[in-house]
Amino acid sequence: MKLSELIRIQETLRKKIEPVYSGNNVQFVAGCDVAYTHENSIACVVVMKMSEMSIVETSFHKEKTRFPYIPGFLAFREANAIARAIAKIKTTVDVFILDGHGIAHPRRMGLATHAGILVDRPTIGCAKSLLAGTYRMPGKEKGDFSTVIIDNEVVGICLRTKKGAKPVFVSPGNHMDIENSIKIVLQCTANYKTPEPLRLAHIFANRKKNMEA
DNA sequence: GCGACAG
DNA sequence: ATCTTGTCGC
Repeated sequence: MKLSELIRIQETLRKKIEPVYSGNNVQFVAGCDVAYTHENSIACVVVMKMSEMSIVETSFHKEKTRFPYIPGFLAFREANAIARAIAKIKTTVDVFILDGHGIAHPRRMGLATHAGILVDRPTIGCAKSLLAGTYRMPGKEKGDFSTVIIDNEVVGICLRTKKGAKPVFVSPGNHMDIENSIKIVLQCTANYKTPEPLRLAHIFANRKKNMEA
């Protein structure tokens, strides 16, 4: 498939973005991540109870990797596997946190946005580095943040989730807004810079990969 | 043309 | 992301 076609798909999906979180107070949060083998993609979803940060359910989905990693098109590589793993979850999850950007993307279609549209559920993107845009380094205290701007638009934030640790980039996916994104990410982050559900999904996906390998 | 570029 | 052990630093 040509890159120009993928861009057309992103521009079409972009029109479906719902920039508002109309859910209730978050009771269940989930982290989604993918680990790779030479030929397979292993997606993992970890659902946790927000109030106790305890695991309530996990799911996995393995499939052949059909798309390479191309900056700006990560969703075409991971979104399907993640959507399938999410489909196996029985718990009614309030919000899903994904490893990548939401609308902090050239066409506002980062992994979290794309996957959020596929499953039609609230999603937040939490990336370790910037894909596009500009920002100022935030303060060193937990909770300090600065805005990420693309095309003169605030699309997300650079957030310090842990004192002294490298900040993460948070942006709304689908059915989500910046304010709630910040609140939710900070709410499920304690001893590590990465939100607990996402941190565990990363560990579990890799554990699963190393077993069959 | 040059440099940047989530996982 | 993946290939990989110990090691420097708070």
